[in-house]
Amino acid sequence: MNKLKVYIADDHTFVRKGMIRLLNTFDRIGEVKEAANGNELIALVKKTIPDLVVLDLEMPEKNGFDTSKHLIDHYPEVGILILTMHTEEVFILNLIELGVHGFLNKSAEPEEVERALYAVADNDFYRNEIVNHALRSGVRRSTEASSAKLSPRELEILLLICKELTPHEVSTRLQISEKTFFNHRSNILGKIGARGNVGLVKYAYQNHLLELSA
Amino acid sequence: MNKLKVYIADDHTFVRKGMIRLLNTFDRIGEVKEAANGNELIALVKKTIPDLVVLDLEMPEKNGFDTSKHLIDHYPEVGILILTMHTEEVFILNLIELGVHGFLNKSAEPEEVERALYAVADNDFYRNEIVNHALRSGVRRSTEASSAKLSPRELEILLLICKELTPHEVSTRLQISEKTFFNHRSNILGKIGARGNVGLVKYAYQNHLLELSA
DNA sequence: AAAAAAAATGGGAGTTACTCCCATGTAAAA
DNA sequence: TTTTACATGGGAGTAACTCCCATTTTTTTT
Repeated sequence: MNKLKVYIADDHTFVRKGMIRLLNTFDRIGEVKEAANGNELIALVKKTIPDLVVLDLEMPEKNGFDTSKHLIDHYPEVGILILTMHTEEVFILNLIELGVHGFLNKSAEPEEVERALYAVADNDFYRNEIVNHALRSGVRRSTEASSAKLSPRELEILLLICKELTPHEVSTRLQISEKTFFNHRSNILGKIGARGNVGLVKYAYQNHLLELSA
Repeated sequence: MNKLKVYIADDHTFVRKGMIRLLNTFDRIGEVKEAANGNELIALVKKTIPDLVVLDLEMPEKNGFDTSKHLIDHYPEVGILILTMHTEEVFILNLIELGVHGFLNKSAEPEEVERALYAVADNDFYRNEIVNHALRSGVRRSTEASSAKLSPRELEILLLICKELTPHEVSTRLQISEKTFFNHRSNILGKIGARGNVGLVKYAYQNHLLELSA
């Protein structure tokens, strides 16, 4: 019987150490390694491929999303469990599409952590309330009038707005008329259900299009 | 030699458990109790007054700020250490003024945690980089031309803007003319160095006047 | 291949959201 | 007591929008 090799990446020492201590109490968990960010974790994986990785989303250097993408591209056999703080719906949907194997809230009980680890190792996917909630809201999105899936152009414009560019600056940079800019902006506002730039920036933050550190 | 009684409040199980595990390795730390939010912690304190408490800022029910206020009012002899995620300058300055005894980042090393606990127990205050940084930014605020210390009215208006209220709605609610609203808004923009609502919302997020979950 | 839907573009006309500069009373510092 | 910050407001002009409409291209569905 070979035990599971698990790597964890989280920049917060307490979370990391707490998780390691917990993992060591589980029967089927063997070697545990730790990393403070995505790059460190990828370096560990490069040396020896683990059975599972546990990833925080917000990390310096390389965040959980980019790390997941890299792992799925290069090491598809590794099970990925995402550690979340809040339930960032849209981000979670993106991660599910990307192919991660499960989600755990940082306030999860030890039993759930164990269940999640074994589910990913044995069945390839751990479905819990976080996933259900995200999927439910995803259904809502695609049936309701105000769908939140932005087109590439809209995303581009959203990001430029978030950089504090004026309408004139954006339209000049993109070589389109201000009219077109405003049309795009209105469409974005409609899709995300906001009234103006305030709601737009909040959407960007909540969907991790913008980071707190930037 | 009586050991230190420490209570910890944090809604994230991993952080809490990790901290408890760490505290148990320290020589001078005796009994450790835990709570998932401020109210639970206050209930514990009511029963037996501890030497130190370690508080997370973001918690359900009662957050770290309100909990600190309550403890300082009712149990001034208790040492308060705040556990922070990012370095929320404005919030930290408020907490220092309130009278908390120290700050620890969640990614702090075990050695620093031990140092901080003993410093608060022995000298009543633990001064580290987090505090220095907050104080420095506070000095900058009061000497530089573009001061970022908002007046109460300005803060009120900033928050209403962040709730996606229109200028008309804000001025109606506050019973002031739209002119006055715009004057306040301009002053805010000047102080925080922003061009419009985009920068304003970003400022609110970065200074934790707004939370990602909201 | 044909039809439909979504994406990207732009205009006319009107309203709202601002900016810049100025001014006043009041309260708190120096 | 003279500053300095705070909260309030006006006049006049500009930039930032909204609403409704229309065209072309690309992508998806049938």
